[in-house]
Amino acid sequence: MIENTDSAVLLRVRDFLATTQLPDGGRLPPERELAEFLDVGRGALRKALATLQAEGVVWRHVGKGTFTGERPIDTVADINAMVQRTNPLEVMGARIAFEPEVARCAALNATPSQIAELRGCMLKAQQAPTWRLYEQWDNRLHRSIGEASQNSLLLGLLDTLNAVRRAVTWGRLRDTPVRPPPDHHSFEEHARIVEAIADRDGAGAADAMRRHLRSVESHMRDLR
Amino acid sequence: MIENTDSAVLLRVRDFLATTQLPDGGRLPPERELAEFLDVGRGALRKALATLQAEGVVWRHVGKGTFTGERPIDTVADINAMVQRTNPLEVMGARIAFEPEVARCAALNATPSQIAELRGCMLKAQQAPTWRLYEQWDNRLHRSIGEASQNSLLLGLLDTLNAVRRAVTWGRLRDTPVRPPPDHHSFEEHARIVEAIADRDGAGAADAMRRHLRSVESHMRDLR
DNA sequence: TAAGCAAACCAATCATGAATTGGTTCTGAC
DNA sequence: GTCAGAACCAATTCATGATTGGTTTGCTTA
Repeated sequence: MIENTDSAVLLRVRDFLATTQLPDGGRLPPERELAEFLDVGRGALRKALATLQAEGVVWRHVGKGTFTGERPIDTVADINAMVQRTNPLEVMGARIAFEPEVARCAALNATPSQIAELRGCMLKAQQAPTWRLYEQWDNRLHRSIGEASQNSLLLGLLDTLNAVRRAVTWGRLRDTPVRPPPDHHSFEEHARIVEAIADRDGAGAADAMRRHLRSVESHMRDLR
Repeated sequence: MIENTDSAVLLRVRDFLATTQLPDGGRLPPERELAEFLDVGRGALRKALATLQAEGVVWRHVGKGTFTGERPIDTVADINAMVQRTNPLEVMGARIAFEPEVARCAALNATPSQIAELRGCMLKAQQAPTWRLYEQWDNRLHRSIGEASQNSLLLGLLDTLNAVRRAVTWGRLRDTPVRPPPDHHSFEEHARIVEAIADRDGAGAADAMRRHLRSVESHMRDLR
């Protein structure tokens, strides 16, 4: 065996990385294979890889392997943290800021089947025999609008917003056995939103959604 | 077999749900078992379950089973999940939809010290000696606008959006050693945004932010 | 003695195939 | 026609073994 000092092994691994130009985030051979290929003991190879990992050239994980580039971020949007910092008023403000623009995107991108889905949710909400079911279909309508935006990132943000909303307004569900009155303000507002989306009227959809949420907000205040 | 009309089966299933009080979200026995237990044909049982599902009492999924309560939406609070589903184009679309409204809120709610902070970030970005530092101060400017909205939930959503953006556009950082040119388009656009916020001009701030992001988007396309 | 290599072992992960489950279609009995 | 039963399909779950980075042990060699 030739000189297998630490720096020599490190150089050989660097050379391997340079010659076999892996795509960024690409996977290196397993340590055992790479050690044999480079004619190096596994321990020495691991030392070199540790150095490269410290440099940020590669990252490793048990069971996964060794990869080029930096370790992908593992931050999850901490919904609990948001819940503790915020309050129902902020939630409503965020909805009024965010959802109209989602509706605008939906108006521009919704497929016919998605528009049919929106109409279906709307009808189910109108015919809901209880408040609980009404809210369920109302939620689904709003999320379907997010799906209709055809933007998975917008949908993800909307889901996050809704998760926070549910956590914040938890336990406030109306358990009144009565059903929403046939002239409930939301029904016509929902219809305006859905029709604007069906008409591909982005500005109209955004405006209708804004009016709807403002209406919900004012009724929320009346309850207190 | 006794009378197994649809309503009778439905009643028997409801009774089963009532007696075996499952936790919300609990799982019912498989259709085959439940049908035998209730001494009912599987088809009839499925009819009843379909009704219950339409009512929102249960939800079903192939391979998973039948569960009580509402179908949980797979909330993608996991940024990695969002990153894998989305793409740079969607990220830009989400920014254009979301950030102008954040700027609008900021115009209405920013404190004087926050406005000063915005001006500071703007100047630092203009004087940045490298592209990397410019992007750093640009990022901070956009986040400061989120802080100025005085809505922690909007700020949280903005942070989530930015985390996804960083992950998606990763490795595309310009490492050109040169600094942004003094007439870089963003400088004037930033100034318009900040001044609109300082003037408490919500519509103007939203408009300026939208123009800015559209400009960034078009330059992004030119690079390819 | 000290360093390095090989082997064995551990825990996390991945890959594969069998079993499970809701959804569908067909047949036969009434 | 209707309905129960069987068979089949596709999505999902579950169990099992293989893979992989991390660690320890022991032997060899300089």
